[in-house]
Amino acid sequence: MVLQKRLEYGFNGYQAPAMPRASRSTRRRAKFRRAEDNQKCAFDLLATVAGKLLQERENPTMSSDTSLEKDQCGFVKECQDANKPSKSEISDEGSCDNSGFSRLSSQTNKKNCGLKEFTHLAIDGDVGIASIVTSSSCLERFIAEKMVDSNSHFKVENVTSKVNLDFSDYPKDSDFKLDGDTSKGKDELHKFEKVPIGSGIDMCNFEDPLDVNPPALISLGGNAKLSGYNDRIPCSLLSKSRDNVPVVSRDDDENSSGCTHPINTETKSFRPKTCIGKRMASNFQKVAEKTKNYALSNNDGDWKRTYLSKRNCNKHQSSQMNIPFKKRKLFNYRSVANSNGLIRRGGIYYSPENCMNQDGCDSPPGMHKDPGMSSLEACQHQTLRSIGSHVNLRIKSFRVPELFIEVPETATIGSLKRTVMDAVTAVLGGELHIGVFLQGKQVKDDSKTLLQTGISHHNELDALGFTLEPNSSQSLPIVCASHSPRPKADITEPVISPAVIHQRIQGNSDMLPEHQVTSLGRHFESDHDSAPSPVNVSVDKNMKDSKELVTVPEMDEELAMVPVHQKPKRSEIVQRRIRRPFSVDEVEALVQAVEKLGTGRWRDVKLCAFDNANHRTYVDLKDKWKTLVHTARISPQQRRGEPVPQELLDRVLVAHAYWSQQQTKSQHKHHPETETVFSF
DNA sequence: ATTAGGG
DNA sequence: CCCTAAT
Repeated sequence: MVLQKRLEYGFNGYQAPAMPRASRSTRRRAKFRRAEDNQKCAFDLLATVAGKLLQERENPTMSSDTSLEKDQCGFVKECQDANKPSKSEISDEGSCDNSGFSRLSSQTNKKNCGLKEFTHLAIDGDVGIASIVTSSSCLERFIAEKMVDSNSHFKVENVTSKVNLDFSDYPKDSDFKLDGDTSKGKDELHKFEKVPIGSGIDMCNFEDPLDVNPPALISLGGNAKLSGYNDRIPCSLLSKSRDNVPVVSRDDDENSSGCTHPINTETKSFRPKTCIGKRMASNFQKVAEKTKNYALSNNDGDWKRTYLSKRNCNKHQSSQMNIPFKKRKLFNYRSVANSNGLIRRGGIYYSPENCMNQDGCDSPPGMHKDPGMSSLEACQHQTLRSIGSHVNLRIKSFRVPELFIEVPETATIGSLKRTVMDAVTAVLGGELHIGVFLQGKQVKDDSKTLLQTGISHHNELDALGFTLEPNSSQSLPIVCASHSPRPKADITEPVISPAVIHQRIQGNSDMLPEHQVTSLGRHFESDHDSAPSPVNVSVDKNMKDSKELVTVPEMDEELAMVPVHQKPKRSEIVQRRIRRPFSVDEVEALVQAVEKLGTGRWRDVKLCAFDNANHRTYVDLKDKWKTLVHTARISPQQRRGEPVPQELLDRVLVAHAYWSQQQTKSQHKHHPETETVFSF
């Protein structure tokens, strides 16, 4: 009984980012590429959003402080005497950022706060863009509530936890990695150092870490200013040079060390803190300690070196997740990004650089807040603002398909890892689409304009949501993978596994990121390259101890929690093969073979056209032909999935008609009469 | 093992 | 794709 018992693991969402990397490495399948693109798209969007989120946090703080004075930049100065933790505390913490910042000025405490915030963001980023988004500011309600076990869960918690985190926790978290911020960070640091003690960096409320605006690490290219990390992301996305020439954010620069790496890297380390709160504090602490060293160096003023060191240190980690951020493009959301960025003022967007120039070093981070916009406003609404006829959207988070895995308690960790890997691959390996929800309803008509759909700048788009959804054509849902002794098992052992993910979340650096990455990439490759689907391969009849893994795409919680089918009456678990839609090329080959051989000779068709396609059985071919005939008979509007060229469908009908006729004739068998010659 | 057809 | 009956 015990043995039979299965464990279910729910993953609210994998960070999409990870997947892209794998696919990238693989690059063999167009499919993957598409998925990657889609994901990038989504990520870009997320990244864009991230900036806003930051701003959002910032705003809240500012708004909350009535007493605060805003300087030109909009930077809020708080009473330095703030009740917050004494700087000593911070310094004691020894977190990297803390130490560095604290030294900058006596006021550093506040700065630290900012960093902390930053850290949070970073953490999220590490996990994935999506996570970042999630963590930032208020999580999507739905997501927040839903997340339980999954990474997402952590994200959500993070947000919450942020609020609750003790001041002490922050320092640790912060340590890490500014490196991700890349070189820019150093610049910023310098600036900070320059900042007068009294400069008003105090913004942070220790009590409410969330509100704090992280300063600078983030600085985008010259932004170094205090504008802090908030700007950072936006900048990268939006930043323009003085000439108004779009400036690629540092992300792009420096080998993408910018946002992408930084976030990633940092994320790992920090993330834990954010998410977990005290409980995880210990975990983070470790990270922090490691980081600490770096921080110290920062204090020395040798930010760069520190940065580099850290970078190296974290390199492994960061490498895991950087994919999505890379190649980030401004895309059409530039305006959005701008709005997100601190840069915008009074409805006018300033490029980071401009901001810097204008504000100078003294501008504290987060100061760039838009005067015209109330902090609350920014925070509260997804729709930040409309500029002109445009709608500015802020996507706080994406809903990611949940993944549920069921494995026997007796399953080995290694098998669990493989199972999860397969499940993840099944879900994310395919194309991802973005779903749009308005008022809780999915908007499916892509042809409608936002206005027609009810999305306009007049609205508060709180009800507007986005989801990441698997390609409809491939129902991932029940991908059951049983892993038995697979040949490649050994090799792929270190795949991205829940454990790994977990570690990531916690910021645990024990695991060698590189290893993970490598494994992941390899894994994907093998999975996708090998003709037989991983799942299929793994289906061994003698794998009693093997686990069954089921991935369920997004489903309602209620449903999701229901144990996925328990089937095996027999000792063997028969798993449904994964769905593998026929490509146009395959259809072409099939049609050609059938034209030549006729229907009813599926074995020959198989040998003729699919001899090397192990995953296509003659039954499959027969079924496909059946569906092809059906498809050819229905209207194009009714067809689903990858469109089959009409030309092929026409041939299908002709061939089908011909061979049906032949069959009929043969039955009559008496005299074949002169059949019409059917030439292909 | 194949084929045919319903699910 | 699966399942099954019939070859």
